[in-house]
Amino acid sequence: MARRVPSPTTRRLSLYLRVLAELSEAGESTVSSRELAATCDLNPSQVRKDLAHFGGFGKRGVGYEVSELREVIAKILGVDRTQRVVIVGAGNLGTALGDYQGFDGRSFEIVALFDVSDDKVGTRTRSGRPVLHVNELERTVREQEVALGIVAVPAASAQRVVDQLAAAGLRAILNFAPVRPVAPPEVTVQSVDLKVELESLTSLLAERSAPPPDPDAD
Amino acid sequence: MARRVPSPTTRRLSLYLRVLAELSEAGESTVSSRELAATCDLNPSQVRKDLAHFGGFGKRGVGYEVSELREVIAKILGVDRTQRVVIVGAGNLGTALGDYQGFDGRSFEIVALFDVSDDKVGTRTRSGRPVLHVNELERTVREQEVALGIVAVPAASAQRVVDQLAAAGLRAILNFAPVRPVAPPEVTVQSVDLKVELESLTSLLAERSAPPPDPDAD
DNA sequence: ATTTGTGAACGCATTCACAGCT
DNA sequence: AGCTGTGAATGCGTTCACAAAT
Repeated sequence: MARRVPSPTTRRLSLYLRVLAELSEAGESTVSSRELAATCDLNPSQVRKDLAHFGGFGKRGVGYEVSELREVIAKILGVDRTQRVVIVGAGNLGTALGDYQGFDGRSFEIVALFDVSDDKVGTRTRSGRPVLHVNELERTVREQEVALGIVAVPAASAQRVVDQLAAAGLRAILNFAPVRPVAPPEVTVQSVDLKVELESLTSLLAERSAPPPDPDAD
Repeated sequence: MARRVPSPTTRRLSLYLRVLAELSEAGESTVSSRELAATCDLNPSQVRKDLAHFGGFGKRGVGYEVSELREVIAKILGVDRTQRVVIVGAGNLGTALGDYQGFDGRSFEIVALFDVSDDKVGTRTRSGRPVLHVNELERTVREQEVALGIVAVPAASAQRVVDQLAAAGLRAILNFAPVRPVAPPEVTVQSVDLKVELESLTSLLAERSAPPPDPDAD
C-alpha cells in the first residue's frame, strides 16, 4: 500500500489548484482539460488522467466544474484546512521563508521559527513570527498541532535538526540544506537543493557552448 | 539534437560532485560506484550508467579516480569556471538567496541584485552585494558576462522580469515566483515552486490520515 | 576477487486514439 | 458537436545480470 497517487500527478494537482483559484476569481464556472492543459503547458490527456485518479467528476461535452474541482483537489492535497508549519533555522533563508507571501496563510501558517543563537532567539521576523529556542520545538509542535517542518540550517546541522523534527512527531519535512538527511520510513523528507537547480541550468549552458564528440561514433 | 544528457542524470551529477568534494577533502583517491551510490541513496548501476554517458573513465576492479571524476563532472555541469549570477527582486527571498552560503563563490558568484523600489536601490545586502535599479540590468549582464538569472519577485511581475532577462541575453533562468513564465525556446526557465513542494508533502499527510475508498473495487 | 560498462528486462509516466456521455 | 474517461501504445529511466577488464 504505497503511494496511491503518483508523485508527478500530485505536483501537477498543485498547479491545477492555482489555476482553478484564478479561474474562480475570474468568475469562470467550468473549465475543460484542454484549457487547463494549455495554461499549465501540458497535454490534455495528462490532465484528464490526473483527474481521473479520483473518480470522474467531469461532465462529458462540458468540462469540469471549477468550484467542485477546486474543493476536491484541495482535499487531496490536504489544504482544505490550514496546515501549521515550523521553520528551523532563523538565518537569511529561514526568515525569508517565514515571511514568504506565497504561503497566503489560508493553506499554510508559519507558527514559529527556531534557532539556537542567542542573537536570534526572542526576536521576531519582519512579519511578526516569533523566533524561539530549538528546545521549545517539541512542545510547540505538540501544542499547536504542527504538521510540517522546514529545515533552513547549514548542511552540518541538517541531520540533527531532521532527527529533532522527527522526534517531535513531524511526518513531513521540507529540507533546504545541501545534504540528503536520512529519516525513519514514516517520515518523508523532501529536499530543495538550490545548487542542484543552478547546476542543472549551467549544464545546459556548458553543453550548448561545447557540443562534445559523442562516444558512440559509428 | 535535443538534450544529450537526461536531466535526472544531470541532477544526480550535481550530487556526485558534492560527494566527490568531500571525499577529496578526506584524502580519498578512488571511489567505487557502490560507495557513491550508498551515500546518495541510489542504485550502483544508476551511478555507472550516469558516468558512462561521457565515456569510461573508471578502472575495472578499482573504481573511479576522485580528482579526475571531479574535474570531468565539474566541466559537464559548467562549474569548472565561476558562473556569474544576477538576482531580480531584492525582497526577503532575493536577499536571502544573494547571501546564501551554499553558493560558495567558487562556482557561483552573485554579481548584483535588482529591484525597482527606491527604498532598496542603492543599498547592499548583508554580505555586501549591491542592489541596483532594474534598468541597469542589461548593461550589467553584458559588461560582467553574467550567465544566469534568478527571479525572486511576486507572481504578478515574474513574466515581465523573465522577458527582461531574456532581452538582456540570458539563456538560463531560475524562477522562484509561483507562476510558469513563458520564454523563447533558446531560454530555459526552471521553476522552484515552494507551494508545490509543501503541497506535495501535505498530500502525503492527507492520504495517510484518510486512506480513501479506491474507485476500482472489484 | 573486485568493479566497471552495457545490453536486456522491467516499470512507470506520458501520449494516443477512440468509445461513451451529454 | 464537444469533451471526458480509458485501454493501448509509446517513450524514458531504472534496475538487473553478466561479460570484460584489471
